[in-house]
Amino acid sequence: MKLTNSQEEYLKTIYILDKSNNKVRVTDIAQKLKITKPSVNRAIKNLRDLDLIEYEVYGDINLTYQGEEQAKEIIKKHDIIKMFLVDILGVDEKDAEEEARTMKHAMSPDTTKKLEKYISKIMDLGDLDCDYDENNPKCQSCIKVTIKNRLNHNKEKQTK
Amino acid sequence: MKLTNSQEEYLKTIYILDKSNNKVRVTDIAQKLKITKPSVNRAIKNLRDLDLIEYEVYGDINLTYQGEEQAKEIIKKHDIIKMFLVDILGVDEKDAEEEARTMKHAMSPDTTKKLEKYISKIMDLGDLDCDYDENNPKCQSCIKVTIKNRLNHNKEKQTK
DNA sequence: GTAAAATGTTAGCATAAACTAACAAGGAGG
DNA sequence: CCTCCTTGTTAGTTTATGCTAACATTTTAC
Repeated sequence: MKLTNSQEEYLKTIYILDKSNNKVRVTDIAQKLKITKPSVNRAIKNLRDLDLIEYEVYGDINLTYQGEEQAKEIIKKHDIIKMFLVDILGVDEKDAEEEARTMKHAMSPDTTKKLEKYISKIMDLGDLDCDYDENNPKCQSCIKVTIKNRLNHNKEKQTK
Repeated sequence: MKLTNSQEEYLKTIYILDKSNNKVRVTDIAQKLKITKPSVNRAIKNLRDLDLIEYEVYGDINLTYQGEEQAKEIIKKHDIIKMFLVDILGVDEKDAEEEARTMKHAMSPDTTKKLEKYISKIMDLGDLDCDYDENNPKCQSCIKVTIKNRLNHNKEKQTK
């Protein structure tokens, strides 16, 4: 059963709050997501009906097993996309955070896995030690050099 | 002014119908988007209010200048994302089409441009002619080889 | 232990975008 | 030229998700 983007955001937020603080409150969720408490109130009832959280009126909010599993999936997906945007495309951290938030909902688990594998290959610069010469015109156009330059460029921007 | 994902889909569809057939009708849009005519009816009034199409009751539907410009932007963005999914990640054509549809709405023009540039570098395999040896273990882990293998792999899948 | 502050809830409104049912307008064939 | 089929429209419902206003409960502080 596919969650909406909004539901994913709630679940993600509840998980994060749960792991950082000890209790998850309506107010905390509202602050984090920058929405009002009544909106959160309705959303958590909704998630409870889906057996993703346990909760009763004026009571504590806790993720169920499935809720936690889903939350972890969602967060992982988000992080993979954000990493691609920031570390490979060089998108600004803040923008990437926001874009990943919506993009993750559009991306299937299968595509996410493919992206993850792709990133891990591209990012694994430690393995990039074949005999190339940066001054050789042929190597200038090699993907390896291209990527290395891009990553350096991104680093420069980040330290600025 | 930022359009919703739904509005973008309407605009895209109208543009495509306009360029293929001669007339754009409510029924055609409905069929293409697999929604009902009343839904289309409301949507086109909405787009008219935004000055993206020209239209009057029982009349023809035509894109305004701005509408056409926006439609082109939307389609370009969609195609860039789809290309990344299909040609670089190896996602199935049909899945990519669907995922790109939603992802495009989440992606800023800036990020899209970055992705476009990235793709054009990665895809430009003609430039990949530095002196590497596929049997050399060092080169096995080179990004260039990785990508070449991936692209071959995708081609194989497509011809199957 | 109670009053005030913080927190949570309910009820009802708004918007976006889909839907069905029912009706209106236009065009094509006899 | 009128009937019937296609096409378009209107009205009203549904779902998702935000909001405000008002109220209830819980916690905190004295």
